This record gives sequence, C-alpha cells and structure tokens, in this order.
Amino acid sequence: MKISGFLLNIDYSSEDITLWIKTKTGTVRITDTYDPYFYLDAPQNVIKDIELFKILYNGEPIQIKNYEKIRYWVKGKEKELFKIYCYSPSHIPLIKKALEDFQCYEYKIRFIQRYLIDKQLWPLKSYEFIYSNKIDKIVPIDEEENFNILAFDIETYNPSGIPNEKKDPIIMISYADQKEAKVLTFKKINREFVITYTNEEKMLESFCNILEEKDIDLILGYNINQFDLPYLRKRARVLGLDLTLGKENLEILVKKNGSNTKIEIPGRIPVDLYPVARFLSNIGAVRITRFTLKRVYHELIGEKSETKELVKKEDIWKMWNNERERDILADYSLGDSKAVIEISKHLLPVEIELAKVCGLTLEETASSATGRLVESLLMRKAHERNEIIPEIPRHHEVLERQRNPIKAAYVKIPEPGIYINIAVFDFRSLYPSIIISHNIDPFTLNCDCCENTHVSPLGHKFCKKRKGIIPETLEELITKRIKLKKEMKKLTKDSEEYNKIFARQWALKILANSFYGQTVYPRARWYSRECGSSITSWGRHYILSTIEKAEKLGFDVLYSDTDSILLILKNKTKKEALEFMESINKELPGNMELELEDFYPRGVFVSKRTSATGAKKKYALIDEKGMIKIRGFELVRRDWSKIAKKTQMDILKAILQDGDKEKAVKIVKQTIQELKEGKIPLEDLVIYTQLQKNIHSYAIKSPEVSAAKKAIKRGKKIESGALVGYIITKNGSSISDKAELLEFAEDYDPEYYINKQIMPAVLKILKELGYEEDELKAKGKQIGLDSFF
DNA sequence: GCGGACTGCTTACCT
DNA sequence: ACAGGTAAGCAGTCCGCG
Repeated sequence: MKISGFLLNIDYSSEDITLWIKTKTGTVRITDTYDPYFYLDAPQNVIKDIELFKILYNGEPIQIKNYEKIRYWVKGKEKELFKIYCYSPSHIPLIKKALEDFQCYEYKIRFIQRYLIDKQLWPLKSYEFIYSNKIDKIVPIDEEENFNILAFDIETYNPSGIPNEKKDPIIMISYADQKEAKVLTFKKINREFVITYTNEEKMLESFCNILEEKDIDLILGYNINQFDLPYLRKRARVLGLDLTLGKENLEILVKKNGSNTKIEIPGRIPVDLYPVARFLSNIGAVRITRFTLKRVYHELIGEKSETKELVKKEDIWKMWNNERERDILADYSLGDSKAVIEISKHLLPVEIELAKVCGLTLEETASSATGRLVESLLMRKAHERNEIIPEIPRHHEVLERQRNPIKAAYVKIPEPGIYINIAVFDFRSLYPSIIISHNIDPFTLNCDCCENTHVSPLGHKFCKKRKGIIPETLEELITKRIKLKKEMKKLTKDSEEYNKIFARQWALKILANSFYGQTVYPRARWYSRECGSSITSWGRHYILSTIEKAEKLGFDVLYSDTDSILLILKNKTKKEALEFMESINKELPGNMELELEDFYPRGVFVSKRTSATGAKKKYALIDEKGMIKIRGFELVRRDWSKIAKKTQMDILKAILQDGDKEKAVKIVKQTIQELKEGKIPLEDLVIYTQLQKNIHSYAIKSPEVSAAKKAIKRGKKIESGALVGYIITKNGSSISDKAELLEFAEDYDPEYYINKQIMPAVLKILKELGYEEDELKAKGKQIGLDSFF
C-alpha cells in the first residue's frame, strides 16, 4: 500500500511503533517494527562467544539477534565496531550489562528517537510511505504540512477554592477554531454560542466527538498540561467514562514522571502554549513579562483581550449558581479559547519550524528547552556522519561538571555619567562564528593529523583538516538562514509566505545560538570543558583587542559586554567610527564580523549603589529617531512596583528626550506628593516576585515569603513557581512583617514606597545630573532624602 | 543600644 | 533542567563607639 503525507506523531507500545500520518484525506495509522541495536568495541575473538551467549532474566533466556562489523568514527578516530542487534529494546540494558568488560556505545537512546534517526524520518516533513504489515520504503516528497487546530478551555466548579475532581464537576468546555467558537455546558445559558447537554457526561462525550468530526490535529490551550487535560482525565475516571480524545476512539494517557506530567493523545498533538510562551520569551523571540493568558495576549497582540475582568477564579462556582452571571461566565470561557487561538498565531509558527529543523515531534519541541533541540539535531547529524553519539552523563559526572564552572565573558565597568554621541558595535553571532572559524568540537580537539592547528588563547588545539560535527552543523544552519533572509527581502511584509520564512529563519537563529550552550551545559551529550572555555577565551580575546585598537585610535571606550563595544565619539565623526569598524573586520578570521548596531545621540550610565564605580548591565540610550533602549534598570524588572518603574521611565524620558532636568525633578516631587497623600491605587504599588522554591524550603525571611506564608494561613494555595504580588502595608515592624498579598492589603506604607522604591530608582539617575546624596543630607534634618524635593 | 559595614540568601536581568 | 556575570534587596550579625 502507498500513502503520502507527513508524520504528525509517533508512539510506541511493547514492540510496535505506531506512526500517525496526516494525508490530504485524513490521518492514517501505520505500524512498523524495528530491531534495536547498540555498538560494541571488542576484539574479534570475543564475538563468537557473544553470538552464542544467553543471559537469564526472570528465568527467560535472552540473547542477541544478530551482529555486523562496521567502520565508525569514535571520538575523532575511525574504528572497527560491532553493531549488535537485539530482539527487544528492553534487552539492550541487560545485554550491555553482561558486556561490561568492553566499551559499548549508543545503548541508551530512546527507541522512538533511534527509529526516527535511522529511518531519516523527520516529523512534519512529507514522505511517500510504501507499506504492508510494516513499512517497506519512505521517499521524501515536496509538500507543506498543515494542521486542523482547536483551542479549548474548561471551567470547573470550585466551592472550596481549588477544584477537587472527586466532587467538583467540569461545568463548561469552550473551544475555538478558525471557523467557530462554542461553549458546551449542561445548564441553561442565554447565549447563541452555547450548546446545552443533559449532564456532564454527555458534555464530555460530545467534546470528544467534536475533535473527531473536525479531525483535529493540534489541541491548543493554556496550562492544559498541568490543569485542563489531567482534570478532564481524572473527572472522566470518576464518572466512569472513557475519555476518547484521541483518534480511533483511543483514550488520552496522562503519565506522571516526577513533577512533570506527560500527556499523550493518540493521533493528535496537545500543545500547551504556557511553556511555549515562557520558552520563546526566555530566548528573546518574543518579549513577555508575566505569563497569565491575559497578559500574554495583551503583550503579543497589543490590545486588551475580549475577556473582561468580570470573573474572579474563586467566584466561578457562585456564578455557575446564578442564572444571569452564568452567561458572563460563558463569555469569559469563550474569550479564553479565542485568545489562545490568537496567541497561537504568534507562537506556533516558530515552534513548527523548530520541530522541522531539529527533527523532534511538535509535541516534544513544544515542551523542550534549547538543549534538547540542539541535541536532537546533533544526534541525527552524527548518524549521517557515521559518528558515535556521546552518552548522557551520569549523575556524578554532572555534579563534577557543575563543580567546575567555565570562565565566561568580559564586561567592562562603565564610567557613570550622561554622554552624547555614542556609537555601538557588536560582533555578529560571536560564539557561532568563533566555533565555525576555529573548528571547535570535542572530537577535533587534540587531533593527531595536523601540525598546524587552531590554538585557542588557553592553548587548546583544534584540527584544521576534518570538520567537526558542531561547526559543520552550525555552518549549515547559518548558510540556510542567510539564504532565507535573501528570499525574505523579495517578499511583501506580512504576506503568508513572508511570515513562514520569517519563522523559519528565527528557528535557525534560535538553534544556532544554542550550540555554545551544548558545550557548557553539564547534562549535554556534547559537553566539553575544553571547547566551552576555548569559545569564551576567543570571545574575550576578540573583544579586548577591539577595545585596545579603538583606544589606540583615540576613541573613548565607555562600555563592553561579551560581544558589544560602546564608543564615545567626542570630536570624531561617524565616518571615522565606521572606518575603525572596517579596519577591525579586515583582520578578523573566517566569517567573523563586527557590525554597527546604531548611533545614539544621548545615553545614561549610572553608578552602583554600593560603590562609586559604574554599574554594569544598566544603561539607557536614545537613538536618532527618539526610541529609548533600556537595559537592566529597575523599570525593566518585574520585582519593582509600577509606580517606581513609571517614575523612573518618566525622568529618563525627560532627560534623554527633552534634555530637561528640571522636569525630571518636578516629576519626582509630584509622585512623592501623591504617595504621601495616599492617592496612588494599590495596583500601582504591587511588587511581583516569583517563588522559585516550595514555601517551606526557604532559609530566610523575605517580604514575598512572609506575604505568601500569611496568605497560606488564610487558606490560599501557593505552590512552587507561583508569582506572588504583594504590598508593603503600614502594619508591622520589619518590611517582611508589613508585606501582604494585594488581595489582603488594605493600605500602604508611603515611607517605604518613597524611600525604598522611588528614591533608589530615580536618585541613581539624578545623581548623574549633579544631585548628590551627601549634598541632600547636608540640607539638614534626618527626615530622609525626600525632604529635598 | 545604635548605625554602618558586611555576609548570605534570593531574584531577575544581560549577553 | 541553558551558562556565567552582575546588581541589588532584605535579614541578620559583627563591630566600633565611650
């Protein structure tokens, strides 16, 4: 038989591999079998014994199925190895253990990944599959993937705060796709988009049927891996229902491993946009500061979502019991599903392209960090190059690596002050270009084939003859990206084709920037202290020699961080600055390049609070179009109150845009006055801090921990990872004593907000304008610095 | 007994 | 569960001061 389509998802049970292939006419399931194997480095004469040996496991004899001799690359050297085939993946660790006198390789690779790598089968890419009772042939074809997507959201009855599946029903399920949006429920609701069923069971069954009728491929939601899907599963079990969210009436599987939940929906892919938003924000693909669905929607789409602030989570159960409010609850639920569809338009394309470049399924990609993505790509590449895939380090090895961190980038201390005429240059993709230019790879290190090698500033030597897997793969990604960027220029902005290619080049960029991480991440297969430290040492070398040359030419180098250099032009022209850049580029090796980032007419660098030196990683620049670029200041941090951040922003604008320091002082005076008069709403005074640990494992007392503990006593549930928003109230002695969550705060302490929020945020900038702290104090009484204003 | 200096714990930012 | 460099807040402790 023959079908063409793309691999949507793959799962494996006992011995069979199940492939879900999406074709033009629907999703088809094909099963395949496959012999697992590993590599053995052993002398010729042992193999006869191994061929015959049997080990007993639970009384069952286990033996190898077959073997062959192959030539393979092991740590940069070509060797003869045995490829040992087994009957079942579960036999591999047993046989490996019996062979512990010899070196084995690739014995701990997940079966599905092994299968996909060996078949050179890439999820989301199209193939023609020729198959009978197993797959006989896979031929790549040129077709684009496409998905039927649906977003959903559930509401639960919650009279005791957190819903409990044993007694609290799911009261609504909303969904939205490209065509329609509906709410399923089982009480009367006066909205045209609502479908009312006789009971909860019927509602759940109907939801499963809707997925099947619409032939959904991607099930989208927000925090569905942690809440909606597990709750649906648990609730169905309580009701004695099969929750057939999968294709062919197959049930959803919820697996707990450790603190993480793994969800499988046969034939479909659940995509939780919450971890996706966090991931893409972390690596700078989008900028999001807080991760509630509402905030993400607002920050990505730029307008308020349709969901109004009409529903408080803890009131959902009351609204369900009130006929008029139930209508509003339905609006709210529908709004959430629609919002998920909208944010998916921003987040999903990059994830899809990432999956296609790194060779993982979309499901895995959407729940993986960059480490896994690069690892997957390198594993595929290693197989293509007949090169051994390094092992995952064991626990003690990870600890050993962690104990011994690698020296990283250089940061120059800036002289605090307000500057004019600034030029900023940076090295384009510094670490990737160093890796490629110097062929840095664990297995090109200390080769025995070259005399003339790349020698790092630390003295490590890298081969000049055989290209390493890391530089080779990286170079391919970068070449592809350059090609795409050229194509992009020919297309009209925001056209469908343009957006697709834009997402593709972003995916390539994300991946390219993660290769350095693979050499220094203690859990990485391709970890190498020598490589990682060589990359950073070359980085320091290039930036420091650039600084030196700039100074020799008479530029003032104000600041530098890792790959950037900031010059004060003084009496020099822009042209001279560009000539300096050219002269640097002439001497750089390989594909390394220093680029102009921009010219800035004005900028502020501040001093550290604890010393007179300049603060690194904190500055503000204004470009020629009047756009302000801010790094590190309180106003970009979420753990400062809105009032402090807004005041800091306003005075920066007054100084950088208007050049008016009187105005800046006026703004501060005004804000302090309003704080004193109690005019500032509590919402503007909230300080958000994430609790990275469980509340009981803190060694210290701090405002966020103390506020959270008090809230827990009042019955609130706060888990590890929660973002708590607190207010410093008038009630208590220490700051921690005064801290209360926003919902429990009744007043605020103006002294705190003036002296500990506004003053530190603005003073460090105003100091650069001549407003000295000592000078302020000399003015007199010990009322605090605010008395000056 | 009080305030400044300093340390340890912790979070969030920059590249 | 990406690394390392960095700033900075709060709580607690040490130290000097008469």
